[in-house]
Amino acid sequence: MIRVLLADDENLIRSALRALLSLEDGIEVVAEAATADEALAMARAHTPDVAVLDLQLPDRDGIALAADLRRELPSCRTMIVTSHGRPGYLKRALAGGVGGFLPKTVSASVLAQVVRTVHEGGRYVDPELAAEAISAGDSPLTAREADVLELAAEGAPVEEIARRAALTPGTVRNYLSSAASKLGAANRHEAVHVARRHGWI
Amino acid sequence: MIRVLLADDENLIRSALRALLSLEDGIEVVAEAATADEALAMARAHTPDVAVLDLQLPDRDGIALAADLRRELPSCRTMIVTSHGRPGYLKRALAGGVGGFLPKTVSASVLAQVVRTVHEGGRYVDPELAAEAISAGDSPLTAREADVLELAAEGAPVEEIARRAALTPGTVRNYLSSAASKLGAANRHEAVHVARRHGWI
DNA sequence: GCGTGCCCGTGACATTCGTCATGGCCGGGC
DNA sequence: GCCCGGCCATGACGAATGTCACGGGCACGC
Repeated sequence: MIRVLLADDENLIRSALRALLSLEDGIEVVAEAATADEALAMARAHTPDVAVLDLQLPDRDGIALAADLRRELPSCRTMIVTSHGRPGYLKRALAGGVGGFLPKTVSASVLAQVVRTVHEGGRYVDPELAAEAISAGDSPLTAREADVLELAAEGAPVEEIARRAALTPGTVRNYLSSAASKLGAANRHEAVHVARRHGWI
Repeated sequence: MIRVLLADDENLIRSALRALLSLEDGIEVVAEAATADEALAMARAHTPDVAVLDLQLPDRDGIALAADLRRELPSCRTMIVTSHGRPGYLKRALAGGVGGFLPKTVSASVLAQVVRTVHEGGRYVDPELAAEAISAGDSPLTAREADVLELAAEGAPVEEIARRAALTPGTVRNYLSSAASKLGAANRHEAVHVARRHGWI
């Protein structure tokens, strides 16, 4: 019996997934959590074999949670399920030792199959997502450029970004400018969109 | 037996919901669809009693779909389930005759209960969402302001917005300016964020 | 009929933004 | 040791943007 931990902040989805997995032979959902902290606590208490994590949790993202789980419970394998299949996340997840990465568009049978694969130490990545990730490649942005672009995401003026990043307004504009040109965007706001789409910020 | 149509573009969620609802007494999922068009076709073929619709479908949103369904199949009641509980959508949905509006954070039992309530002609709105909607109030934007702001959402320059809206650049700037001031934003990009958060665009 | 609000436009102004050139400081690779 | 690339900054210029004042047309309610 594969013992599964489910972490998703959306109650409905979580219990629906539970219902779905419970129909499968050899799979048992032993714990549920709505937040990353809760998931960690549940994992300690129930020592699941596989943790199925939503990418976006209220307190931190599923990838960070997966890293925590690996540290605390090395025997527990992890997989990420998400609505937003951004390539950047996939890369981060794989680098962090996550065993599976699926969009929520896959069918139920695929989910169950991947739980089994991951449990056996295998890896599975949605082919479509993998293709996107390969074609998207690495972020061309430097760490600082990404920082600044992130702060620009809410439409704040340069002045405020500069304060929040502890930089001069001039420097901020330079970074934004170079980021936008690297991303092929006409201005920073378009750049934000491009970077978001690729999962680079 | 309440005959239910399920529309959600995420395969996993859809079949999970199906599994969940199938566990309930007196509820039967008779059709599933991944797009609005597909949902319409399925509704014609299966004449469900209640349609459970995701807010965001690939071709158009769940509220528009609900309106189509009401026109084509007046006997079929509709309810919306969503991850993004923006107040503006709730208002639009209710105005369009939708019987239920739920965030995906509710529990499974609530979902089933709401399906029953809606089937009997009742209405149900998540209390938290309702509170948000009331406090958020109506959009202060005029139709045109909202249009223009929408076009500005992707970071396009004024020039392009003007072309796409068949307006003069000057007029566009006036609209954006007044929209931003109404929303208490320092610039149009911040205004886009505010309007998005409230569900006004 | 008259005010009011939305629609659309013009023109002018100050501010912000995007771009470029330039320079110094660091750390890593050859 | 030297070059390169990332990091941070300055200054300056033109272009885009935000703001304001003002005008006309149109529909609506009173």
